Amino acid sequence: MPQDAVLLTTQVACDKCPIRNRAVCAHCESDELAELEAAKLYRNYEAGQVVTWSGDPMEFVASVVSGVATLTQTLEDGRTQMVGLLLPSDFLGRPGRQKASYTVTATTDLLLCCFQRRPFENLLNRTPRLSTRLLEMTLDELDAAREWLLLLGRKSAREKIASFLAILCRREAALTKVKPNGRLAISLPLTREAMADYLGLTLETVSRQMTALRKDGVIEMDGKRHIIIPSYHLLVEESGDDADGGPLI
Amino acid sequence: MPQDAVLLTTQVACDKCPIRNRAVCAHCESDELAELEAAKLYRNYEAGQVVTWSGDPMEFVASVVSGVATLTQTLEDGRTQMVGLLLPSDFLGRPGRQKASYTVTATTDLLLCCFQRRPFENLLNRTPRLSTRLLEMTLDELDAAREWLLLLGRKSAREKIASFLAILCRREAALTKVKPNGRLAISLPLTREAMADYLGLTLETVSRQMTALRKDGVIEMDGKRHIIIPSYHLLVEESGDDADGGPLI
DNA sequence: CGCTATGTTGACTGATATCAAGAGCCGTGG
DNA sequence: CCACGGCTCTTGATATCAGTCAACATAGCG
Repeated sequence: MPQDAVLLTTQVACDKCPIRNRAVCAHCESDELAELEAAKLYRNYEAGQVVTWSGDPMEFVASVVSGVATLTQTLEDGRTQMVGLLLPSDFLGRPGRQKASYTVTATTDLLLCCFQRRPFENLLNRTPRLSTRLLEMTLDELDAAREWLLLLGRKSAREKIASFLAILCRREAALTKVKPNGRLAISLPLTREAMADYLGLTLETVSRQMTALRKDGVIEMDGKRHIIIPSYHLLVEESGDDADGGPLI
Repeated sequence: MPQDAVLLTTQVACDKCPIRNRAVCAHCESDELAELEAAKLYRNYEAGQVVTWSGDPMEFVASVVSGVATLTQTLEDGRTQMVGLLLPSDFLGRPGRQKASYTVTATTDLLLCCFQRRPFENLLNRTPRLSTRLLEMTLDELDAAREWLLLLGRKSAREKIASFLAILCRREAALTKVKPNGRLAISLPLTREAMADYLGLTLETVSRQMTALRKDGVIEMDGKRHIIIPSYHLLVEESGDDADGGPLI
């Protein structure tokens, strides 16, 4: 049951924002940034809260400041598939569209930097640095979606899990700008069920394959949600991918 | 084995182009169109020809004028998944990227309206009507990719086939601006194997499910590549989708 | 200290893949 | 004109991977 988001009175200034150089505003200059700064509004969601239901009116677009959100689609009999995983700096919403096409859920505590849709669309139309960045981000998302198609269409359950973990490693590397090599640790922002919805599997299969990868020494587990990767290279080999799993940044 | 495309000397003028109001140039005005007109170069590919291999340098971007092209990705052991199906008016290539990320293949005879990448990027930077349209098209492709994720992750083989045929119906409707209702016919631009690559199945399963849908009266076949849909509504019911299969335009 | 979420494991089932054979179609060339 | 070879497609028999159903374990929380 969706509850209203908490509206924070204290907002971080744009020039001190942790996602300043990766979000949709990344290329903006000081005057443009000032305009965004004046229009922005932080919203906080608790883990498990629904941000919007598919089909509901969507009066704002937003950047993920911290936390994780998912986009999901559902068939008439309830089968659900995740179609988007939004991490810090990712953009939420589609300019020009008034209704949400997907159900958006906070899977961890989530902080969004929101803009009223209409004013943002206006700004987008007269700010090339904003629209160019949004195009770039959308093209990146399309590439990610196409990698995801390959995963869903052709990979085994074991390869799916390994690929997913490798993707998380790369996303973390992109954010911290540390190239993954040797031993590294990631925390899973998703339940087994959410992982299953990402990977087109059941939660039982996810659990079994995680156990198998652990027994084979590909991963180590420190609790259910904290994974240690002894060798990133080995993980990528298990993912079935052609090259080295794509660019690390 | 890729052969050089045939370069046509006779090019259709932009204002008589069949994809004029749907392609990336759709919103351009006469002066912008003149600039595109001067820069464009038609290329012709025969059915089966490879347009670019994944990883090869890509010196042009293009609009599909007529025919069908596919984007495919491959795992190290040869499993392949289609990740894009380009129909007339669709855009090929990514501005800002010099190497092709996917293997592009003409599955029918194919006519491309090509632009050298660098000049096109320059034009894109100083022509909002061009960049806005490209953003719009990219967002549409992302939506289509997300619908595809649901198909690959959660649908049965039978539902996948029905969904694919419904998608083709809708694309045809979008192009001819005729709303699909009652009896309608489509021609399959793909072999059974290419359909399998689209749907994450084997060609044998595609064949079996086509036969099953035929025996159940959901489709009729006039040769292998010409399908008659007695009832679009029934087809959508077989696709497993929630609503009516999304907007028809 | 139960209660509910989440996660693991086991036994069994079933949908789709795999392997294999053959049919239909088309272009080529004797 | 017909025979041949190469595709594409269909159909059948069998194997296998992941799903389903069920029981239990663990952890966080009121």
